[in-house]
Amino acid sequence: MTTKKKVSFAVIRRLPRYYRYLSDLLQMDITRISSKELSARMGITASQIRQDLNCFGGFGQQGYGYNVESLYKEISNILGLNNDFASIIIGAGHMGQALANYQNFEKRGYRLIGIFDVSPEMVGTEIKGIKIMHMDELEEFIKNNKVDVAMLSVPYEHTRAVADKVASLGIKGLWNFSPMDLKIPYDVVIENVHLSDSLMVLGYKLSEKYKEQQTENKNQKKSQ
Amino acid sequence: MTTKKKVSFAVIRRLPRYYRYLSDLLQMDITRISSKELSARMGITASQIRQDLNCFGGFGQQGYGYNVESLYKEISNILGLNNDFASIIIGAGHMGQALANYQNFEKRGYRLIGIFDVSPEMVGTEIKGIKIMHMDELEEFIKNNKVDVAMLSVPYEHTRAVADKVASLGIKGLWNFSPMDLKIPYDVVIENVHLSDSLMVLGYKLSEKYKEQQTENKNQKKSQ
DNA sequence: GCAATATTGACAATAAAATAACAAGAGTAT
DNA sequence: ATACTCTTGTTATTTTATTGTCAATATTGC
Repeated sequence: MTTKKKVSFAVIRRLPRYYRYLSDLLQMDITRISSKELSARMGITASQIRQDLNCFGGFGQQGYGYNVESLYKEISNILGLNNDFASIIIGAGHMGQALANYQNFEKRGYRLIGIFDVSPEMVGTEIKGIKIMHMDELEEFIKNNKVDVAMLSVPYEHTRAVADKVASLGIKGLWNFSPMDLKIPYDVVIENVHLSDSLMVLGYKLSEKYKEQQTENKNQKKSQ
Repeated sequence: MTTKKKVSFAVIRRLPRYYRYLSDLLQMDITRISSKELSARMGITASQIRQDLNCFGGFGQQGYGYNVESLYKEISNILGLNNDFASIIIGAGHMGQALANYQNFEKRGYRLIGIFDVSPEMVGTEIKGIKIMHMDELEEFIKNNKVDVAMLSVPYEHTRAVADKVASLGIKGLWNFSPMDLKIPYDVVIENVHLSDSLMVLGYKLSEKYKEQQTENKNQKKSQ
């Protein structure tokens, strides 16, 4: 039995970023890259890059660096981009529609197979060739189709109930857009996108910035 | 001169979460809360809560805990939610439209004053009473109106140019939805929402989960 | 009003993450 | 082929973040 130590989540969260940079390098027809050069591009230490990558294997070569294409593929595998997770969107409001129109689901390992909503105007219409079904049909749909992931863009007050329902029906992953922490009595993987939180953090940064500027102005006045 | 030590970013990122939980408590008419009880609700240690809050001041009271309403207001202030950042959305595609229809901008300290796009079909139409302008009008608009924040939901290949442009025109904050790290030669605050990264992390979690299950199945077979 | 209880804020201890250092191996130039 | 350079993977060190502890103090119940 191999005793692989668990990779820290801080490392995982950085992988997509490595992936993006490697993708850019490929676009530029750069075939090899050293941790040193990548560190300069990404603005992190070379040491961290080497240590991060080494959590998953020795992809580099001494005196040479990393082969961009093969490293790109390795990270792609680690992130499960070669998967084909059957996915549904629940909630076809503005955000749900934006998600449905997202171009890169396939590239990220997902396949959209259903969209659900309660609004009579939405139900029956199509987005990208996928007919929007009524929430009443959700249970039967999941029972008849293997669904791995549900993407939740429903109003705040309904999120918990919907999440519980799809989890109880055997869904394995949730991509949650509601500003709440889902706690579910099932073994389900959850990834949150809290836009509101992000906006608040931006607000904090901006407030700090304006405070700084005021301080600077005062100091300037003083020193004059 | 007061020597306030800089608050770590890990702490800042937790503030919106505190804010959410306090909001919920207010809704439930709970007027006081101890770090201990909050820790139970949030699934983090009481020690962390006390230390986090103490970065900004002693809001609690021995033997009593924290007053929910006043703590809520304090965090609201720290996050700058009482601000009124004049904001524009650049890119009125599906994501841009979803953003434009976001209900809580005001509650988070933002005020949407303009939307820009290049598509002839979009330009001239309105979203929530705000007329969509052509990108050609952007520069003049920013010169004539104080604009604090630009929300970028433009295609990948145009993001860098647009970001540089608005930054050069004096915008102070960017809320970026493109899957790239903006590096800008101006003093601009940037907050990224990398949906693609989030989706990849979900993919990782799911892959790990499925691996685990396979391992479990094998072990079950063995032990039979 | 007094003792018992609760709970903070500060600080110490521990754990985790990031960075630095370096031996070993591969590439490169002559 | 040899010497020299580069760059990794790994271990050691430093820094940062989290958790535990406890004196000080407010609240609560009697």
